[in-house]
Amino acid sequence: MPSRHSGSPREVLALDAFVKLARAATTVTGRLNQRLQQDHDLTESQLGVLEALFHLGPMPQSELCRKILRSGSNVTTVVDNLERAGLVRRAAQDDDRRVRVVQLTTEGRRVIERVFPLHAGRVTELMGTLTRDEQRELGRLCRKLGLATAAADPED
Amino acid sequence: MPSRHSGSPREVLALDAFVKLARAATTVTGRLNQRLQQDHDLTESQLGVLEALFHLGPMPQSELCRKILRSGSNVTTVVDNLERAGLVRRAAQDDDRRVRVVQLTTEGRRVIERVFPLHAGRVTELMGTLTRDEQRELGRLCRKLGLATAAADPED
DNA sequence: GTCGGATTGTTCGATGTCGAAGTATACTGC
DNA sequence: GCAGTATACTTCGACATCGAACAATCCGAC
Repeated sequence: MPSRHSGSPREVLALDAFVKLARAATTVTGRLNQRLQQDHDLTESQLGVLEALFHLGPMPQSELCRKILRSGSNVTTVVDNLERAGLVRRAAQDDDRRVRVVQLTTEGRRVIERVFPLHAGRVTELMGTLTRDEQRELGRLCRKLGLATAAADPED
Repeated sequence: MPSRHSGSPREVLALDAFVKLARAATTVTGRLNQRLQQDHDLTESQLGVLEALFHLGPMPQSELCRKILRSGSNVTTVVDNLERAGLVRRAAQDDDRRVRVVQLTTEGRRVIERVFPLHAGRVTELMGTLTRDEQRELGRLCRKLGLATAAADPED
């Protein structure tokens, strides 16, 4: 027989909220990824990199890591694939030869200029099931939660 | 130079809320996964499967798919790894020979009984940066968003 | 009964993701 | 200037994840 598992009301509430958060994020990003792949042959990570370069200009991979919240080895992989697709280029930085500055190619810029507005439109459409006040409140709660979590255990 | 990109206020609000949602989910699950791996040598997906079996009892992979919101091929992979680790077993179902019923082994039950309370405690701790009312509101907003998104485009 | 379509699961290839280990380069104290 | 440490990136191995293509089985129409 399946197992009983009550837990304190505090735990039940926290688990319930967490599960809903995780599922909402999975569902929404899942649907966005689907369209991204079908319509533009891009993954979410690739879009994230192109978007960062588009809005903030060329930057070293180490900075990309911080912007997209991914590990260094992951950024290497994603940039590899974007480079193979001809959408970005790695350039040397004279004053520090460890650094590889990632920049959009002409083709990359063309792609992100076309895709970003469409993507933003889809996000807006999906989030539109919440009122503006609800979107603001969701943003506030997520920001509070995310910041506190990132700040927790800086020593581990 | 980096590109200008205003967008309507409605778009800005939606994108902002979405980015915060995605980042909060990434940050929280990232920290949980870290502990899960270090302390119990389990991935998030593996925990999800063990948890479902623990709370709901043995079930076919098709049902597991629906519970954890992942593709069929993914469930095959995760169950493969859990089976290799000796935590679950695949059994035949007499009345339908296509089906593989997944069930916990004794060892699997032992593991999830030990890990689940610790995991629940960590979730509660992290979510504790929000008040109870905030957790309830976050849950409500995420549920509303998730359900509407899942319901959108059932035909595609 | 049999055939065609649906459902269940697996396999395959591509990508993402991490952490650990390795390489190259920069920096700091002395 | 040299040694030791820190930083930037790559490589490697493991797992997750998807969709497409495939195999086995079931089921419904006839």
